[in-house]
Amino acid sequence: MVAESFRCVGHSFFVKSLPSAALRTANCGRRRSFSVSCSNEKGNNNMGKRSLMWFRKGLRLHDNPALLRSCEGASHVYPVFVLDPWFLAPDPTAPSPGSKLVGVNRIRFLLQSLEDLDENLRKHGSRLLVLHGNPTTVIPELLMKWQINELCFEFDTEPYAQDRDADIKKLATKYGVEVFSPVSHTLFNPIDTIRKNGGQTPLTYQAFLKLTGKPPLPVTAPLQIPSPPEDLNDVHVVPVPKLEDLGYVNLDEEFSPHPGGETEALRRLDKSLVNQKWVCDFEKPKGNPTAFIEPATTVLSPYLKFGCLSCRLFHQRLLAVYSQNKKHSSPPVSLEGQLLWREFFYTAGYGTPNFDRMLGNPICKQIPWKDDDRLLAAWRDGQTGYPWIDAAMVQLRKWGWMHHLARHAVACFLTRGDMFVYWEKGRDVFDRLLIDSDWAINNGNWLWLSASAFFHQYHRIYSPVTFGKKYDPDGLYVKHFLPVLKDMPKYYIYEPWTAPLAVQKKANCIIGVDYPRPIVDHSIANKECREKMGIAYSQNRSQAAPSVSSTMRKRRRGVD
DNA sequence: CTCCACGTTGATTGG
DNA sequence: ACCAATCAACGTGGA
Ligand SMILES: Cc1cc2nc3c(=O)[nH]c(=O)nc-3n(C[C@H](O)[C@H](O)[C@H](O)COP(=O)(O)OP(=O)(O)OC[C@H]3O[C@@H](n4cnc5c(N)ncnc54)[C@H](O)[C@@H]3O)c2cc1C
Repeated sequence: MVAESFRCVGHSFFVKSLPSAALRTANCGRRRSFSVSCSNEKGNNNMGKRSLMWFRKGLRLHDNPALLRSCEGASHVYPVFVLDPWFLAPDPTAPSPGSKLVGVNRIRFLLQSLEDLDENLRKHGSRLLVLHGNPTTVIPELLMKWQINELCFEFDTEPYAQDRDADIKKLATKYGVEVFSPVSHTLFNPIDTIRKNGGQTPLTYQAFLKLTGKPPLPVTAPLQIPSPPEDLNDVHVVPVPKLEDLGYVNLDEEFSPHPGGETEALRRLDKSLVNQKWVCDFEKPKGNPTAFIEPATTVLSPYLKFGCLSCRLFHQRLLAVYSQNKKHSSPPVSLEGQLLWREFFYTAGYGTPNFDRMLGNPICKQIPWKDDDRLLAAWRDGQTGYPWIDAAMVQLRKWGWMHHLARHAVACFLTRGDMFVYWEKGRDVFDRLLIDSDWAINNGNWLWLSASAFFHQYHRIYSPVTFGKKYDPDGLYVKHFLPVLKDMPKYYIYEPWTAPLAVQKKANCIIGVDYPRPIVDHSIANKECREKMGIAYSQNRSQAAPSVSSTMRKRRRGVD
């Protein structure tokens, strides 16, 4: 069972409409009493409850209502993280280091975040209990072994998490364990937003904006965290592993410069907001995607993804900056607007069936994309022959992060711009390699970029040559991520195949040998793509369920 | 029903 | 360096 509202005892903060994975299932909306007949007796001599704080995302102590609740009146809090080999086991056959599903940069980011979480818990007299296994089996076992009274975890709207959490909630309830699952990963609960809109999922940003009010304030961190007992009843917990412990060795490639963890997240938040003029002038579309020493945006995305940073804290601090300044930019282009884009896609993702697929997705244009593994592999591996595209894809592989507009450029290139390959294939590559990869945001943006939903001006195509060039005419970004081109004169850097052979020789980079020729001719490919999009769109128009009146009209016309 | 303004982030050309 | 006009032109949603 889940509370629908929750007052944070000992604080003046009131967190509205907390949770509820449970709202999707039976008994929606019916307020339920909390009194549960516990099969698990409370601790010795009514000492207080034993609670299990299950960390998944939300890897932080600040603004963590689930953690706060787990501490209230507890004799012992068991802070748990379960490392699932399904996501973490090395896959030597994968195209780049990592598991089948997760690149090594995100695995490293996770481990660093766990290490930091453990350190912060220790500062509060507790520690992180790390286990290996499938959470769906591990968590219920722990509930039994530790005679847990209350299970606390952050509400998560991803389909994978919804299924997992529903299973675990069912078992917990069977064991008489109370479950508390508050909203703290997003500013708003998508369920509330959709309800506010009369049950319709808002599908434009402007419509979404109208539904948002003031988000709840963050809750304070717990002052002290009752430690887990020494005796863990034979449960095997491990220290936070290192990458090598998980089997990742001989990693010599340049890796992500962004370390994980709440401490780093808060530091980066401070750093991002200290220049108030920068914050107030922020206009997303004007950012420079080729800036990589000092990126043009905050790079807070991986911290938001793992919940090392609370979006509510970010939002609160942002509004504090705005309030101290006369003028500031506004959504959609402002920094606040970026946080609201995140909310928008979380809401759309929650309310749309099959959001992560073309088939069966009611908002997704049905387009006959190609299933071309050769093109896909070239794109994934930074071998398209277009340096701007390839450099961005190498940045993705090496750093796990790219500027938003670089994501635009490569996503457009793979799909509607040049290659006409399934957006879902590109989504999978991003999902594996991004350190900020996020189900709702990633899918939402791929739908956008492929002009499958939200955005439909498919004739607006990024040039794989001039788009990068206009930001970085010297090609410093390209030269950094594609060192093979480092001696190519800047005049040819975006189109090295046009360099005379003598120039190629002098630059130690023969096109077709050291660096590939363009895999498609953009001037031809973009026209073909446009044409295919036009045909697909018109077929979607005629296949869209015709309204009764338009059917009548057609009939009448036929009779006439 | 029709009409029309609007949409975070195009490219090119000309001033 | 920056801006505006032009091109070609989509679907959505509110009036
Ligand atoms: C094809 C494609 C795939 C993407 N996949 C992801 C993803 O898996 N995870 C992810 O976090 N972002 C994704 N984005 C959105 C965006 O590119 C990143 O959020 C942003 O570049 C992260 O950098 P930042 O933190 O410096 O952003 P900032 O501009 O500093 O924005 C602050 C925060 O706002 C949120 N935000 C910013 N832009 C968007 C957006 N367009 N949509 C939703 N939320 C946004 C992010 O949480 C971000 O951290 C994707 C974009 C594209 C085009």
